[in-house]
Amino acid sequence: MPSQKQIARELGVSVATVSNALTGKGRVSQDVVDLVTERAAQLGYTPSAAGRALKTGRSGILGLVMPDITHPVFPDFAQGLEIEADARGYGILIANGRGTEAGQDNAIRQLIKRGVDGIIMIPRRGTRPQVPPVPMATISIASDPRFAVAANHRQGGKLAAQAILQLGHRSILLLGDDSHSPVQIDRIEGMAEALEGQAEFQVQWTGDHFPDLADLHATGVTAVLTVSDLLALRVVTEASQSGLRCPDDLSVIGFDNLPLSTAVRPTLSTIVPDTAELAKRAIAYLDAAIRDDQDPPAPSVVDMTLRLRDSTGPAPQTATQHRRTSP
Amino acid sequence: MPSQKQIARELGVSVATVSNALTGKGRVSQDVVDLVTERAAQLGYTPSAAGRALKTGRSGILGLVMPDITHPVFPDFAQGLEIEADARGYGILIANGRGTEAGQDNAIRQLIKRGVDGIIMIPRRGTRPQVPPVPMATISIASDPRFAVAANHRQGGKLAAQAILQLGHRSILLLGDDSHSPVQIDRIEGMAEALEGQAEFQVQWTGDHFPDLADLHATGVTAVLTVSDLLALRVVTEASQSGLRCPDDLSVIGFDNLPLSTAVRPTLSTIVPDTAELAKRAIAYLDAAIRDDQDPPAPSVVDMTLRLRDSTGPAPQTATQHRRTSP
DNA sequence: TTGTGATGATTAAACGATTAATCAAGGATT
DNA sequence: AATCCTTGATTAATCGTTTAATCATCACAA
Repeated sequence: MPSQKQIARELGVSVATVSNALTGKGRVSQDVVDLVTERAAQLGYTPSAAGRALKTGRSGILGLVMPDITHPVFPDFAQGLEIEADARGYGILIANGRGTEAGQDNAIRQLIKRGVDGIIMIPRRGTRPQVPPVPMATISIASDPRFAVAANHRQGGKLAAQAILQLGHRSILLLGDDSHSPVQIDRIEGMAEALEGQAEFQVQWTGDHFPDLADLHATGVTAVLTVSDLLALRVVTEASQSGLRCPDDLSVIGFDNLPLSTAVRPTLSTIVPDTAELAKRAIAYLDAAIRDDQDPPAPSVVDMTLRLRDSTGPAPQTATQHRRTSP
Repeated sequence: MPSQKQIARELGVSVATVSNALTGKGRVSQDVVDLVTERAAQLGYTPSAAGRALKTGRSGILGLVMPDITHPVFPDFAQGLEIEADARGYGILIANGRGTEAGQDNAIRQLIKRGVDGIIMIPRRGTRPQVPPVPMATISIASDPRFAVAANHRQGGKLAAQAILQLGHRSILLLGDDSHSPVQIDRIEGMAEALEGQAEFQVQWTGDHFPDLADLHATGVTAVLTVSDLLALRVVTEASQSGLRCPDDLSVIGFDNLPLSTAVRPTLSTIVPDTAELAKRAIAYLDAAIRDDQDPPAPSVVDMTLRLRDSTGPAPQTATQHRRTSP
């Protein structure tokens, strides 16, 4: 591998001059600058990351800790983070929390060992990750006191509820699959808040058994708001098996805009998190902390948007009547 | 940050002794070893990655280049690779090919700049990625001459076909959505090979329009083998909308065992790639190349397995009769 | 007593880049 | 003509770790 030393030797100048010429820092004549850059290009010179890191104390690498890399929302995240990090000259080293708190702390240690300049952390719920000796940006929920950036899950829930109200639905099922997940709780609470006083609604958490959609429909429920597209997929297909048509008999809204949401028929209406914006702010926050910026960006919350597709429609007249007439 | 120098100073020994004590390489008395390790632990000493990398010429970091990080099969891959890399003491730096050949080459350059010891490459189809100055392990298809590890897509296709034959189906649709994808072509060819002479079948590539399943069913088709779970999801739900029941009227098999395959009803039968094994071999291959191993592992192909779920069932008698009696 | 070996530690150099300090030489100023 | 400033380059030190080479001690054998 070519080094500054080699360029210096071949050109008969000192390494300091080569370094200055390439970084444009010291005082070097234009002639020498040209000579050096030309020779560097010829040799295919690439500055040694290790050498630079050793001297400057910066590796230019950020660590990313996620509780579970196989979760379907994370690819989008990772992509956004990679793009933003790259734009600021950072690379991203991934680590896997392996679903446990111990694994999460171990991931942090590994990243520190590798000399990362900072850590982007998506904490496993209910854990208090150890504080690393480098800046950390936590992507979490707004109620988490340590968050640097958060998606506005409550607002997303509201959005879903408002959309379904606008379509005339007045009896609604709110469906989650993990009653301990703060994210799901926020989403459900947002829905409930918007629905309060506007419609009848009930909350269910699917554990062992899935709610009987036909029963619910018989009692007048015309819409199901779920906390994820996977759950929405389950509802849509389960409904179909029970002979309910979607959206004619049942409207469904999911969360996260997963790839499956456009593959399923009907396509899924969903609440989409602005992962690009989340990534942008997380990286900006972390970069500011690393550079010891005077006024770093404050923790912020990013709103979600509604994407209406084919799984939602106007409330059926029949169902509403049925509800009114049934005991 | 504590360094060997600091430990040495506090203990009144030389840095070389500290280094030797910590790595167990030179000649150091047991007493001193104990002293040094104890003090190192006290101070929370972590060896500087930059210093070590500079001296040894190894960063302990592998680069991962993927054509599109948002593709649903990649989380699984990334997870497997991270686990295997970690087991061998490597970290993984992600790079994004951004879907273009230029982006792919740029990703390689970025990784080189960051000093990776080797690169794991999942090439964008039809591209010839530039050769980096470090070892590279290519995860591709068996017909790709540069592959280090490949999933056996043909065999996977065969598996699907054999399963569907065993269930009595004799008129089958093979469905892809990208006729230029070598992976999809391999899968379809595998299916066709197993079906040849055993059953009637036709291949269709969904472009603008999706095949009319009701029509096909009317002509006797009782099973659809697809090249991906996303496509299978489309088939299952589209069929349901056409009034066909799955698996009673139509059996469906997908590929890749995506998370959605257990969320949809009926759950999807699918061909599952052994991503853990693929990752293991890719890392082993790369590690051997980096360590300049004498007899490195040869390029190898990893078989897939069949996972039968609820989207497949015996061929319907009615449909078969229908086909026999129809003109 | 002298030489030999083993043991345990130190010295010093090296990896590659950066940067403060220094120096030489030429041009401009008084 | 003596001084000062500017320009363009070099020297040397430093970051933290590793490692070959060296050295000092002491034990033991001849």
